[in-house]
Amino acid sequence: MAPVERARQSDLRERNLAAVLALVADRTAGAGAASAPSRAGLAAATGMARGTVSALVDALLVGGLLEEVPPPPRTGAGRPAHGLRLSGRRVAALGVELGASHAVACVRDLTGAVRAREAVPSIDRTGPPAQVLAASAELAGRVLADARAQGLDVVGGAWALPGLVDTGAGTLRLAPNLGWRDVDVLTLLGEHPALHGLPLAVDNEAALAALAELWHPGEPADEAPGSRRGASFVLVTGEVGIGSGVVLGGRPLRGERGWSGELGHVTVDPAGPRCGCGASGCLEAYAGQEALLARAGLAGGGADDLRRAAEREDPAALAALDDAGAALGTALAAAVNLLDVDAVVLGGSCAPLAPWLAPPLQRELERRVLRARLLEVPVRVSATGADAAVMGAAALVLQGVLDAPAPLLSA
Amino acid sequence: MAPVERARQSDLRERNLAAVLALVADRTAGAGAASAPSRAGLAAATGMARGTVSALVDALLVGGLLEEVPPPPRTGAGRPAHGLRLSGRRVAALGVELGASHAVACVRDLTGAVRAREAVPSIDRTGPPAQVLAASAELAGRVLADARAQGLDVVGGAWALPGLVDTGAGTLRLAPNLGWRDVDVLTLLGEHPALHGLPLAVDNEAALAALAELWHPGEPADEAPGSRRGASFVLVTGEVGIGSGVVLGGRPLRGERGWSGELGHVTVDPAGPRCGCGASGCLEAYAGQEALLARAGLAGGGADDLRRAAEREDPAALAALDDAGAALGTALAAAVNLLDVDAVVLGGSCAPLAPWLAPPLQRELERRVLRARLLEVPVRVSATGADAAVMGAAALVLQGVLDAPAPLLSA
DNA sequence: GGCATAAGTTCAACGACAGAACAAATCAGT
DNA sequence: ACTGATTTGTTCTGTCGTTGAACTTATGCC
Repeated sequence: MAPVERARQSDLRERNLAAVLALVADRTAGAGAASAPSRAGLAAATGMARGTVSALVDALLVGGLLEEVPPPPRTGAGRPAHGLRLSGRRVAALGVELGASHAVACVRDLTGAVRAREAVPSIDRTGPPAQVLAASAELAGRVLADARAQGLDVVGGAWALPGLVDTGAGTLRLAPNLGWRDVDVLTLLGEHPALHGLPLAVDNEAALAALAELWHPGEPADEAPGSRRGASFVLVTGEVGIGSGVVLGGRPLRGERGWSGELGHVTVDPAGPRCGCGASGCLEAYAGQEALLARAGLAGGGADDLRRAAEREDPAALAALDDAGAALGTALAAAVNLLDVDAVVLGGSCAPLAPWLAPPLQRELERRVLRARLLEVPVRVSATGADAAVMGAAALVLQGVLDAPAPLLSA
Repeated sequence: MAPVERARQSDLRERNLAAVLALVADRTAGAGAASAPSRAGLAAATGMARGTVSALVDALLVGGLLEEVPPPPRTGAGRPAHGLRLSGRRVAALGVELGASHAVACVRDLTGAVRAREAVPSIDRTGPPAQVLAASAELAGRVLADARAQGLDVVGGAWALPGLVDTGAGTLRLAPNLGWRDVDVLTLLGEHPALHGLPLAVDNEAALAALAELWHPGEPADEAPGSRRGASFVLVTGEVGIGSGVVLGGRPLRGERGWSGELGHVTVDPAGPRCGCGASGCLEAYAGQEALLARAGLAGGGADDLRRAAEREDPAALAALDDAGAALGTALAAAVNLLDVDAVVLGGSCAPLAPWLAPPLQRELERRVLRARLLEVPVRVSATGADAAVMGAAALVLQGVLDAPAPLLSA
């Protein structure tokens, strides 16, 4: 009925290490710096015995995942506690984004800080996929070398790709914007000498952008005290196409194969304009970059042109944005009705256009989301910038470390 | 970043008990009766030591969750194995469905067999919610007495309700078809003497119908060998309104509060007919029972009238069904695009109409689901009948037992 | 009747957490 | 400055649960 895996004794330890690590990560990220938790505080928060926590923390300290910060602010009587926080000294992760025309790679340490980064503004993708992937591997290799020179141990890498990515098999099944189909990305990358021995993963760029949003340090006391634990939202990423990433209960929603979140091809109006996918009235045909610019009379322009046109209150631009916002609202209402997420977040090229997109979007959500009369659906603007997908790719690997730290402790 | 709970040693045992139980359930349900697994087989399948499995099985045997079946078919040399299967002798669960006009209660034993059932064809819901709920509690009390007279230990009960159910708080927040709002169902039921001491839960009827579908014994070698493990589908339940339940990776998708799956209010055409919810062009305005009958020229009739009209090829009925099927397809395409489920299942009053609904539905899915060109989206007809929601309600409790059997073993 | 084979049981060992006793480091008050 | 209260962190013993191997049991085959 349900996939219940057996557990061995070492899984216990693994899980409790992860619980300690998650709690430290949450506390350090949630409030300001000074709130580094102590062993005793962790024991109280988790319910574990103080001795057990001490043992777990020691293992994480020698493994270089945690570090002690001398004395946190003195409070009352009693022996002062040693503060604990994630250590950015050892563990790091590689993220690579391969977009329609650009490529970026970065290495983030366990605290999430970017320690190395390089962008290639315009990647030559006239060659076959293998060649383009090799170019991205070269880029990754340079960033890796930079990080390793800083003493970082890069434990894995993830590639953010546009299109339907089969996360299990590690293949890119369909990428209209790249013109690729059935490319075995993981195998091709694994053969590249610059990435030798590095565990790799691939995922959809929108799903990873959503993960980046979840990892973003911002929003201090924005929500419930638990900060980003249990956050749930749909992040819309409008680049060439429109995608979305769903986070439910603080975890990315993957779907059966990793093909979830295809918001761009949700139908807004079945009798609407033709879409590149073959159907009609898809969201992309209203709010996709190309369609949006064409409707604003700016065909061939860029997102910046549209923003400037809207700023000087150009009527065609305002009308196009209003229509696009309404279309986004209709599609996102479907997503909220189906998924019951807390909020909608505008990311990618939608973020700078939010002042014009959000009002009609919000209006449609209020009308079309059944639960809106009980609980409003807030529309937020993404806190992450243009690098969301790369940041998320690295975060994917880091999340893996936080979830299963044990393998890093024995070595 | 993520809700990682600490684990104690007893959780290890709990989980391994659940693993054994799930494997037995899966084997007994998946193939025919004769494939009852042995202790040794379970050890091999789980990877646990034979001694450990023996200990776990013994605990489940004395707890009455498993039973031995004398000798499974002889195979080769060696000591013959004792077959194991779920026992229907002790543990059972209560399910109650409270629909717009009817109520049903049943008790299922751990094997899923219905051991007691009673339906009230027409419930008087002119009174306040507390009174209607009390009537359902009386109904439940009679079924409970029947089950207890058979020696069953009913370990919990679940109520299937139409509308937005807050599963965490145990309240029905909004039920247009009942005319209820913010009813604290769990508290009201808990006060009723007939249910004294019984742990109760509430959930949305469509979500529970999907669970029933997942639990349904049918489909022998329909899919992958793992039978229903990891199944993923959207089940459409068309009764008065249209709802849906989502199963992803063999588990129901709940959403943040339990309000997921509101397919009925996904927009099919923003310029479409007005819906009772206040918006326009919702799926319910096309394929809801009332709208469907009205379009077929059968206003005031029932689902059977429509089926008969379709059978005699009444043009208005056929046209209405074709439109409804296409609308269902548009809305379900959004669901598949967003969730990446394997299949679509027609249930409730859609099931008998499937011969007419499925073709246009399938057509729209093929057009509008982005992944359809890679992997088709099969449309199936639900194997469960009109009792899907009650069956699912009981299954919810039983699933809880399978997931956490330990509490039943000490007593 | 004896041997091979596989299932099930028993038992010592090990890994991990729990709880209590203990040592360490600070503050408050005299 | 000294003493006691207080809280943190460590150490140690006990318990729980799994592991792996040795052992017993039951059957088929020769």
